[in-house]
Amino acid sequence: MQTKRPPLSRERVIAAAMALADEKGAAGVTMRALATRLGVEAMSLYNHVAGREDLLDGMVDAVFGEIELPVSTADWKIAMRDRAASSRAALRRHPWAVGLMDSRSQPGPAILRHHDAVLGALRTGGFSVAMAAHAFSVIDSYLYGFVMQELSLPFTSAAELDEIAGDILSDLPADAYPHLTELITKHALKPGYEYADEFEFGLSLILDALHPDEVSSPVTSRPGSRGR
Amino acid sequence: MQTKRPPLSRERVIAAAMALADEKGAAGVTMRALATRLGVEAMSLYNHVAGREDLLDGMVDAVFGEIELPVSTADWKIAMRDRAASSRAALRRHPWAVGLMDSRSQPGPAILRHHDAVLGALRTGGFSVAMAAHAFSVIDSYLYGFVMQELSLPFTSAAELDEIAGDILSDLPADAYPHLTELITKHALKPGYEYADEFEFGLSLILDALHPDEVSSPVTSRPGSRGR
DNA sequence: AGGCTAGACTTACGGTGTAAGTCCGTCAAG
DNA sequence: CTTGACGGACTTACACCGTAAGTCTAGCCT
Repeated sequence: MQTKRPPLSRERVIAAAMALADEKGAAGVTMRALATRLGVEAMSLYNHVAGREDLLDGMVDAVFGEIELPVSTADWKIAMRDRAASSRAALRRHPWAVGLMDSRSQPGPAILRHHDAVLGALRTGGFSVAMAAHAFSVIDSYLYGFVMQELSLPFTSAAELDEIAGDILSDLPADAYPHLTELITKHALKPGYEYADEFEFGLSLILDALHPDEVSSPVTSRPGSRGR
Repeated sequence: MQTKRPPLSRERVIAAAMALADEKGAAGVTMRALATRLGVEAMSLYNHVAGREDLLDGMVDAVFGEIELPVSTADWKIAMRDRAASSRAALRRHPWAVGLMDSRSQPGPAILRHHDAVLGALRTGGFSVAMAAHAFSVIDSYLYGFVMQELSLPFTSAAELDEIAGDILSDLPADAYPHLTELITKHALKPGYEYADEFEFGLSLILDALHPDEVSSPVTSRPGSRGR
């Protein structure tokens, strides 16, 4: 008479795997460790998941499922900004996701739904198909690239930065990388600096450089924003 | 009297690992397979490399070593464009590198040298320290993000795209992702379309939106390009 | 009541990174 | 020339990995 356990399912397996990855990192997600966490033996997982690769696919898709979809009614720029913030938050909540995104070629349903919604928001914002493709590519590339860099930094808080920067600077010869040391001493170590703030700069730069190229925008089109 | 083999060294080990990764992917780089390729036993590698993680660190750094450094004399925009092209080429030559970049927090000497050179090019192009940091962040984020997406696409050539797109479209219900199907049918399947071309659009968009914010640019400063 | 089946289980296999210890060729000092 | 040290390649061994294959049992449908 074991202590009643809820039935296994693909969703429960993936959810547990995500929690495990959040704690131990992607490498910590082994079939045995995951099974133990679920009070089960390793091979039982294979009744709900085709294998480790399929499991990782599911995890990535689930992360995309956490991103709130842009609504097509709002101003496209606000929609893109909200989506970027939501995406970045999700990817930071699950730092292993970025590393898993490459190497996984088959997009899951949440990813497709997400991409579709983004394209929709751009289209109703007045972007042609071609221009929407362009915009989508720049914004997403920037988003993923930024988070990737952000997550691979060896520090999280400004306090940690202080400490680590000191170590780095004392380690390497002071004049070997002059511009790098200049950046660290004269900029990054200034009180109030957070690399995270760079996100806003780049995002605004990109969004402000993008312009709808169709006149048919139905409701909330502000004149004077088109390039032609 | 064995068939003379050149002495092992960290460089030779890393070079062989890169060749192996190019052929079999990052997962194919096992200590035993690498040793076999070098005509040696697995444990011998540990005399030149601290462990697998150290090996991967070295590989990533070596990829950065392949990127040609921007020269500080040229026009900053051209320098950034050349560097972006060179970086993208290197990352496409070694597709495993992007996936290894996150999870590796200690930058190697080639990475530091590269970052320093980029900052230098921006500084002599008339960027303040703060603005150079901004520019560096946007450009690099876009660069890595784009390559990452590019490499995770399930196709390489336009011909493959045709084939795969057909499969995808027939797989999923036609009206489930309307904007996605619109994008594929009305844009991506048009003859001459290559996702790689999107790179140029985004890069130009970003570079054209960046402006030096210091007047002291010594030689090749074209007036009328500043934003203030 | 009987049988089917979904799903958890046990066992086993080849492969992984690497700790620990062995062994030998080279080379410098006496 | 002898000897000693030592760097570096080697063998062995271990714990852990993903998963193929087969077994067992509880619950449901007929």
